[in-house]
Amino acid sequence: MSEEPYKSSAKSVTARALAVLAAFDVENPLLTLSQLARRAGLPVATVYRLAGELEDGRFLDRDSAGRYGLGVRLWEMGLLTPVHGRLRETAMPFLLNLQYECRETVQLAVCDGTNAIYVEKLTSEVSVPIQSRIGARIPLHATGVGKALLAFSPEAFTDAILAMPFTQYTPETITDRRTMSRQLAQIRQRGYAQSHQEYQLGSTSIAAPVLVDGTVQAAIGIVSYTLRTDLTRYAPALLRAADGLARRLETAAGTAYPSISDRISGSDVHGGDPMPPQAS
Amino acid sequence: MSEEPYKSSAKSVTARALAVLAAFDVENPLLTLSQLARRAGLPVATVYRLAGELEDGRFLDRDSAGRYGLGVRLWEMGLLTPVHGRLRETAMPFLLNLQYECRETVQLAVCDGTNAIYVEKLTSEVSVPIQSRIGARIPLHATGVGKALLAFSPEAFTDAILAMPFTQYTPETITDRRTMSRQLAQIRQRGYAQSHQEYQLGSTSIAAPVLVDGTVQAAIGIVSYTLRTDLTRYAPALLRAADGLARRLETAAGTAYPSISDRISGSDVHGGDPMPPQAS
DNA sequence: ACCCATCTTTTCACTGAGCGAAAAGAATTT
DNA sequence: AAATTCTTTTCGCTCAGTGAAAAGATGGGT
Repeated sequence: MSEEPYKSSAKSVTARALAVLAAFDVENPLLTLSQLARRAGLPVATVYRLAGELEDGRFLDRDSAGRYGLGVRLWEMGLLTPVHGRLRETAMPFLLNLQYECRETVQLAVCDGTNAIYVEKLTSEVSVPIQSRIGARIPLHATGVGKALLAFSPEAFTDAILAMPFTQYTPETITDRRTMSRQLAQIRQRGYAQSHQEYQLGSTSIAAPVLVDGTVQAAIGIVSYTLRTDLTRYAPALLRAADGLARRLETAAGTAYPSISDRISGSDVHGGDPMPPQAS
Repeated sequence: MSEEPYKSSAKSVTARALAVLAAFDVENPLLTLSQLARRAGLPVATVYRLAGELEDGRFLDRDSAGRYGLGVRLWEMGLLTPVHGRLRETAMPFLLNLQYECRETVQLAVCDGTNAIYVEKLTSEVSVPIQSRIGARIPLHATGVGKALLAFSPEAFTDAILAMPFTQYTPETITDRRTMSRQLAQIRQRGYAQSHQEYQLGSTSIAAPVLVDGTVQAAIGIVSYTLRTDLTRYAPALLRAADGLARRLETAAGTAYPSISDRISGSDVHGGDPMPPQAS
């Protein structure tokens, strides 16, 4: 059918191999050889060979029908990544506790490039519609966790973000940088951020930064439906969780991991980044 | 012709690139270029180039010190993997609920090759020592989830596993295949498996299979310290969770993912990863 | 049953992409 | 300042990787 993503002008062998892996996304977790080839923008024979090798290393797995899917190995490696291996792992107990206390959706996010990424999201209700997947990139200016991250980022970074245009997601989205600037100051003062239907109509959130040695490493947030409860009553619990995590991370800092965002360069606001830019 | 001992230059470019990624593990999540080269068994210059490309695609990230670590991209891809994207995602609410009910450690595992893999593990207590990481490979014969998976696997598979020698982890580990065979029958009858200090002294577990259309897709388990409580009292809740998940998976089967284990071929008993059975 | 379309797998001769020794450049340590 | 260990760049040779094409599967429509 209509399959035609972006064309990866893969030139090196490695780039080609990576392009094959990059051909998968949320909507297409399983692909046949030819689909794969098409999406990767490479000749079938080439993909056949590459995919074969990737499969050997379990970077790709095939189902009974012969379709390809990203392999277990990839998943296992994801677990070794700083975001998971250090952050999520240590954060989990705190998140669970928090979720236990307030029984609302609890989330953990970090900053990467000019976006925030959901690292974890706990929703107990069996029936809630998938709001934002784990791994999803969300704007820094329109969500609780986003603003919490932004407010406590180094000034240079905050300024850089403020200098960019703010996409408007709902009528409530803050698009004026002066307003935003004022809000950030308020957030810094209060210690936590709030967001009311600024990203998605009908949902409110409250979020606090995880400050490790003075720098924001992540943000913890609680999300709920606008009318349900006043989330501010969870502020103490939220701050306790965030601080608890922060102290934990400080302790285990010996095994320091790289901080994800250092470069504003990489991914652009929102959406999927196929492959970051590259000079020659 | 005599060849140089361990000079494995019979590798394809792709294999080399993958070797670079594979150089990381739990103990070494961060490596300098030279360490990386050494661990991958490749010349520095080569790794330099490959790592450069991998970094461009964010398959590798570097920290401020220039050390390499597995990149965010890898993590994001792991999320698209069947184990996570389909299983973990749908299972999470059930696991959370279960954990909420019993306040014990709850885990989700699948079968891969001749091992089980922990896909998720929920521990609320902030201070528990790391027992088994998510992603860890554990034996099928010595744990609750393992036995639950084994008991409900196709006969051919069970037989194949029973034909292999059982590593003894504790004095309680079942090593005799007749005993095991009998237990498996019992498990099938009762609907859930139990394990008492068979893998790790001091901990008991109870586990139930997640049967989707008659085949085991996963197992949910509850683990606790031996003396704390009688876990069987959680059996109803456990079975409810397992069945609930199973039904959920059946519903969403439209977007069928490949079942992970099909081949016993792949990883050998206990896989290549060094795995401390008893944390020291 | 047939044909036609689309899929996967294998082959093979050509060639430029990737290799890695080596040297230059940084950054530490002695 | 010399020694050591790390990172980055260069460059000519060669063989690994390429992709068109053909052969082999598979499937589904009539």
